[in-house]
Amino acid sequence: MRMSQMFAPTLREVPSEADIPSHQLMLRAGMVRKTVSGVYSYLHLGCRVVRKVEKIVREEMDRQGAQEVLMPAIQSADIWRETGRWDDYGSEMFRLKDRNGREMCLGPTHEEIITVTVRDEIRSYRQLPKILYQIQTKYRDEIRPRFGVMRSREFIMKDAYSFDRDNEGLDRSYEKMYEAYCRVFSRCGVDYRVVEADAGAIGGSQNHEFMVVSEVGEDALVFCDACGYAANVERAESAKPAERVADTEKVRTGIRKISTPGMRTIEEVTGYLKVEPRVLLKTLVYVADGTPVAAIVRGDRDLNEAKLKRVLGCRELELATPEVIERVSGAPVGFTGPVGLRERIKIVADWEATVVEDAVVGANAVDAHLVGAEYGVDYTADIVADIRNVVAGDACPRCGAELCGARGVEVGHLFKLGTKYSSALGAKYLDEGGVEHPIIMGCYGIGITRTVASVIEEHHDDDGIIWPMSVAPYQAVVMPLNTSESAQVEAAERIYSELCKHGVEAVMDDRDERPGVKFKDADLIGFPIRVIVGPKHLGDGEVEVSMRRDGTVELVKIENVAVRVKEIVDRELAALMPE
RNA sequence: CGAGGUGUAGCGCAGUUUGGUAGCGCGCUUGGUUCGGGACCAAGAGGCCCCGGGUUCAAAUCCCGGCACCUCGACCA
Repeated sequence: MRMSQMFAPTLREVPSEADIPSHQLMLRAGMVRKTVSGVYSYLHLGCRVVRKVEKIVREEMDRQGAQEVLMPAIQSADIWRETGRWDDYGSEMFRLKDRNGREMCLGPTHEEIITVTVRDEIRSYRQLPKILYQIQTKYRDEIRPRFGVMRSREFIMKDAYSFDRDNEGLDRSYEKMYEAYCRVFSRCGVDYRVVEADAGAIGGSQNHEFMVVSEVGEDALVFCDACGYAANVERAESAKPAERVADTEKVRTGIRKISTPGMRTIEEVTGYLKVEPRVLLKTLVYVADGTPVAAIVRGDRDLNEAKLKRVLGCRELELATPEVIERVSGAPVGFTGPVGLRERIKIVADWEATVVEDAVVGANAVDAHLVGAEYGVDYTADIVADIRNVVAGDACPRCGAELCGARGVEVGHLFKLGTKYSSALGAKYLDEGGVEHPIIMGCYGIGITRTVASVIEEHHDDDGIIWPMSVAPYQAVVMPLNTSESAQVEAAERIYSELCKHGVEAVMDDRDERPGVKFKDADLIGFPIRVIVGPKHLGDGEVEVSMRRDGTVELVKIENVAVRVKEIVDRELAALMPE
């Protein structure tokens, strides 16, 4: 490819809409252009990188015996109604109608359609197991698209689905995908971690997320360096607090009501009473499937709605409106507490909250709190469970060591679905004894375009992108510094054609531009290897082979360049290959 | 959906307060000089000032109503 012909409009200035490095660089390097909010066109370079990542994913899926298919992006509402997700998915689904008024959607995911496809064809245990995958454009009408292709409304995803006759088979399929994912992300050159995650709306039991560690990540993670425990904070368990030792010597001050005029927030109350937030108990009123419940966590903690939802086993969970709070507590927002609620509602307490001595709680009365509240004496809970968010610094739930935190970008997710979809859609098989069973499923996603952004996020500097060899749009660029010097042009042309012959993916920067422009563009686009043909060494029959990553330069005889560059390419690719 | 912000040349922005010929830098075109880190000189092209109404002799500017985009929050395989 010749730079003079390439459709890669680079930008000198940073477009104002981008505020993370990967987004800025993808725009500046001419990889993508936005069409509408959250929807991007991939220009030549962006498309090359996407194809590289897809190729790696295909190789690793195929290596595990998965088979590629391609399902439609447009799906009928009918199958989504069968699993109940036509309603559950809500406004995040792009919905449309055909000319006959039939309801359709642009697929946000493909569990329904793959399950229906398999259900219609698979009858016998002899046809199992199967792992099918596709690389497809997905559509999700995100509330707030952001960070360029990191969170977009149209994006490319690899999704795989496994079909097994039993849980042992599912475990094997899951293992295969787990290994494939490790290999995929290693080959892409990203620093990834595998964490335990929340299953969310997709359902299912065990699941893992593959996260690329990054400060721009939208998920908070915790890790234990001592035992290897790693989890998304949505999911991370808190360590069970030490049992409270009954201190018989201690004289209880007893519970008493105090005036706290206008003090509603944790900061106001703790500031007014000169106490630590940790002795204050926050009582939050939620509405779970239409029924109000109270949830209690320590004042310095955040409630984890996913955990609360799981504990309650409810479908819908949202914070109660001020009217509901007033009705159940008898006081305005800010003074709710577990002692003396007006209405008898279910109380869920975080297990850590129940060991707080002499707690401060809302008095369920205007401008008043209670101090000296004791669990088991003054109030009790219907459920005591882990319902708070874990934070860095907490004790590891497995080994007790201190957890550390990081942020991550979710690039892959593995789910054990079980029979959720096969049961709903009637995907069954007959075993040896002629007995019918639902097929056991798993599903496995990789955000292709998000992975591209993550690679850039991890591999860039002030000048531009520093591609790992495996996903670089081109492996090398040949730069004659002055195109009016025929000797430079001739040498560069010879090198370029030899590189192509040796199978190196090369670009010839044949533009009549000043050297500075070529250097800047090469840095920005991030070709891993630059072959610089300039006046300094051409007289000796040599050119510079320079690495984008560290700027190292080696002088190479013109006739040896292709072989040398090919060596470097192969070496770098091998270094990224697992085993 | 809540709060805030921004829409002016391909990109980045000024001009809006106080209504009166639409500007700057980069990029683009042509010619010339230059050629190891985004050159210089000269001459050019390029605008529905987001859209629709209104006020006014006159609107990028004031008023009303939309739309789009961005940020924060709520939300979320």
